[in-house]
Amino acid sequence: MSQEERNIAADVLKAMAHPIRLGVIEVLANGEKTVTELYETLGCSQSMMSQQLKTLSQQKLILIRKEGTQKYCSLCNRDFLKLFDCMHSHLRQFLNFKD
Amino acid sequence: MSQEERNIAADVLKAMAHPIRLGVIEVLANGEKTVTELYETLGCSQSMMSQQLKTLSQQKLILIRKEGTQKYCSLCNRDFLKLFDCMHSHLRQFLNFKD
DNA sequence: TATAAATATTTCGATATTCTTATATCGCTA
DNA sequence: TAGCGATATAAGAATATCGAAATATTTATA
Repeated sequence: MSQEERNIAADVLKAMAHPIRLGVIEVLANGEKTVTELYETLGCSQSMMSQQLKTLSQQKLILIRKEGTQKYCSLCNRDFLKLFDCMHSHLRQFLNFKD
Repeated sequence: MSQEERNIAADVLKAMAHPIRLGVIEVLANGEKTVTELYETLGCSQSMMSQQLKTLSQQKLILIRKEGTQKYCSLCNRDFLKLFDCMHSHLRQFLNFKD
């Protein structure tokens, strides 16, 4: 990876590195969701969710399509879901988590 | 993933989300390295490297062993190297990078 | 014990993130 | 066109991160 690529990769990772944003990715693994569904599921304010979704879509982690008065969010890249597997085993192996 | 797990996972990701720290992980993929080797390879100051290594080891991403006056760093969890593959394809697919 | 090499810690100004509150916009339908 | 539901934006205080510079610590060895 070049210097430049590392800068960008760091930005992408930073966009994932937040509890709510991780939650969004996890929820979207099960398919497209509405903004309202997302913030109700994850238990945060509408405004908070809107901001976090912006961060995710700026890094092309999610795609937002408009339909009438609502917006539907989905994952751009299911590849990153592998992260959750790594993370799971990491948590268990290194950070004293039970299964 | 529980709320609590997402908090911790976010911290782990945050620890990776930095150009130098990503560089360290990438370099260590090729095997154990000295702190000096790392900061010379990655072109940053000794002090900067020391701080970044601390961040990485706090999240158990690297392991640091002492030998005489030097310290040797290695990856704790090669699983996370998968991230570079995802990232590579992400950069190419979504962010206009040539190969 | 004095010195040098390797690494760590502290400090601090600059910048960025986080989260809340308030307000704005957009699109539908009565 | 007025009002409502869904979403976005703005503003700001609190907190965290970044990066440079200076200083400290540790260990081996002369």
